[in-house]
Amino acid sequence: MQDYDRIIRRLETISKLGDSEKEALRALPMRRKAFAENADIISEDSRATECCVILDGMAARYKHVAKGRRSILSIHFAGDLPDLQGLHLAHMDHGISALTPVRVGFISHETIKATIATHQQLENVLMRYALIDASIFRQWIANLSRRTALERIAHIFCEVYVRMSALGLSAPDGFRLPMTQAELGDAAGLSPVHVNRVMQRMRKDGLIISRGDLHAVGDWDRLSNAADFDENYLHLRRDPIAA
Amino acid sequence: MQDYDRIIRRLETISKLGDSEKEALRALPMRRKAFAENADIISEDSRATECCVILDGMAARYKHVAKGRRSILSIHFAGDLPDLQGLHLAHMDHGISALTPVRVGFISHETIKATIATHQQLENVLMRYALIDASIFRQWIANLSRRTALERIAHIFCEVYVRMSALGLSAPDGFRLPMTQAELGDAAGLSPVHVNRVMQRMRKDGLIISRGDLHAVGDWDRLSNAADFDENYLHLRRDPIAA
DNA sequence: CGACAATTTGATCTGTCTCAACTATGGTGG
DNA sequence: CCACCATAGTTGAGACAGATCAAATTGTCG
Repeated sequence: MQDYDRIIRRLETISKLGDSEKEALRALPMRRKAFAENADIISEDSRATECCVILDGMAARYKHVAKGRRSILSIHFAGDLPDLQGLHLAHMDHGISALTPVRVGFISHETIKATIATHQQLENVLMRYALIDASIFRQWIANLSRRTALERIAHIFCEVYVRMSALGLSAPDGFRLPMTQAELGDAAGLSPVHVNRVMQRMRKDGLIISRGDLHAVGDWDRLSNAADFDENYLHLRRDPIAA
Repeated sequence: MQDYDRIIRRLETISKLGDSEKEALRALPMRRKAFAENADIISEDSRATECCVILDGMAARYKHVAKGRRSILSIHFAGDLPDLQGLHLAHMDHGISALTPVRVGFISHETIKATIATHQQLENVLMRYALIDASIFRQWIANLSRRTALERIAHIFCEVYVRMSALGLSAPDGFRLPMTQAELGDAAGLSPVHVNRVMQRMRKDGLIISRGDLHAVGDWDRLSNAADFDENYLHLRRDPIAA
């Protein structure tokens, strides 16, 4: 699959694109760059002049807090545009780092602005993209604020599973979540040790089935129930009417 | 102060507005409505056809999670537009409720869309508004995920203090945060009892000085330090260059 | 004044953290 | 091709931050 197709596929989880929009996207010049695992794609406190798109692999947005602790704010994969806000907010308030080796495309703010100026539909999709991002953040706030360790981890699994499935990135035998237990802890606000113990319980209870970083959903009803998961907050385009 | 002036003042914490933009804002027809304390301004799972603006009093965005627990996602006061996302996302993924008696203005999506279509500058400000909202959510994620009870509560105080000050809503003798300790708990992911004990410690240590819901900052350096607070994430217009 | 809501206090319990060791696992260089 | 090393996962024991339950006290407002 071509790089531009990944972007298009991703944006079409939000709304249907016309041929002219797809053309415009394919015409965007893109600088490609590969990053090693754990490399900083964009660092905290920098100033971006380009937007990045994840082409391959997985990345995470993060923020450092006092005492060397780190918080993971969101998880991203092929087609995701994790720093759209850079278009309007010069100063980065968080960083983006590679969870696996990744290929990233960089598109200058200038070209994006020029393109959306002539393609109202694209501007709308990107606007919706940014707003859905915010909706996901809200959900994470609720998770961290009022859920137990098991609920939090189960919720992350549910979200990643649904988002990957919407992109066709999950196989019948499961989906790949190449995060260490320490990284999952940074995302769930838990210590690595506790993540380990909770995941053991989830496996024993048949909620998930794991082999390395390949996870399968053992029982979706019980997993999503344990997580108190409701996919509405992802605002995925499911019915033609919402398109 | 007129209702429209509150909106203008709020938007000017983001970027400077020209006379033509201010005119356009004043021309927006607005339906006004008063709500009692704890009333639902917009309920979860509804569909909005109007945006709301807080004119007087305080409101909070919230989400309910399993077991009757509630999470407060953000705190809002005069001039805030807490459901801009409704413009592009039909389905509400959270609710908005009144922390105090509030007056709210409702402006239809249609008029807003028509106005920003002819006022590029206004569209930009609202875009920035929504993106700053998301930045604040990210900060809250980091707070909940990797900070202690005292740090979380201190951080909320810092944020509210700075945001209110930027609007001229804090007096020399302090600022009014009319939330019960139970509500603060919903915002910080803590039990009401623990909020109480932590606030007692903050008062004893001179970080804050409280009389009812009127709070004064005892020692900004020590308070912001205890909270690990850095106002960058608020993206306030501080220097003329960023405007 | 009475009543209801909010705050405060005390006692106990528990989920999660921390520290520390041990066991895979996979990659690298000799 | 194997020995080694680093990284991730696992296990155990103990400590602690914050929750829960219950009661007392202090507003505050009709």
